Amino acid sequence: MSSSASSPTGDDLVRALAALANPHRLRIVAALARERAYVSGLARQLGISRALLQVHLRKLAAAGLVTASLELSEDGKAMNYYEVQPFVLTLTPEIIAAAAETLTVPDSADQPGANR
Amino acid sequence: MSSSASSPTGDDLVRALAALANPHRLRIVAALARERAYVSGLARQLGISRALLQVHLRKLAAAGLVTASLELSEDGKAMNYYEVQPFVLTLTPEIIAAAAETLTVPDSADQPGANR
DNA sequence: CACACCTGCTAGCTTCCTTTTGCATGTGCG
DNA sequence: CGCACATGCAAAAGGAAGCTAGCAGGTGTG
Repeated sequence: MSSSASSPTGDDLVRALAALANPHRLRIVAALARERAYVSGLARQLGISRALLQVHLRKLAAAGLVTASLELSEDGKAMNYYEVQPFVLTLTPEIIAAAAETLTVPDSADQPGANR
Repeated sequence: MSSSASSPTGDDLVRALAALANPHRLRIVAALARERAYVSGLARQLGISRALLQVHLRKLAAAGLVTASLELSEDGKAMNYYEVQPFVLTLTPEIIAAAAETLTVPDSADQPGANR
């Protein structure tokens, strides 16, 4: 979930940026921005293998930038349709400064929810 | 050069996103957003080694997010001051779609050391 | 029933990123 | 002159990311 544009948490921000910082994933988002598509078709359209596309889609989905929905085509085939989430991410030094304070430290003990 | 918020080239965008998609570099930008700093002092402030900081600073500088300026302190020491560039990066599926079209393809005739 | 299309997963290789360690240089001060 | 502070770069190691190849399963049509 979450679609806060102005003040994402540091970890979320890193995840979203890492997800977008890749030519293939940029093209994937671009393709899905025009229209939703299913995995195999999208792979053909982009000229990459299904396995590779799936890895990238998973990363984009983990960042909440795209979502999947399993559907049945008219001829009974199971199709997994992906579509972009209408995110709006604005990046400035100030916004980054705010997000950086919520960054999880690479410490040994890491408790989501057990902090200030 | 660059710093256009609405329509960066695909390669520039990937470079900027990759530069920001890292907890350390996020903290570096955050620190520099408050005030400019020189390498050694910033390393102490962030609690990381100078060598590591320099690598990260170089990546940020390569993306055009920070700039360096060599100066002399009053006691004659050479200090390399870094400061953030006031960038404003807005990311939406549409903007990404536009940027994706300007992406450099991993075209042929370009594989240094690629042998199989 | 074989073929074409859809889905997913894993093993293994390669390449890049991150980080540490160490060296080399220059300046001011007691 | 040696210590403290500043700068830089390069080699090496560990880990994460990217990609391919291959396997397994499902449904509908000729």
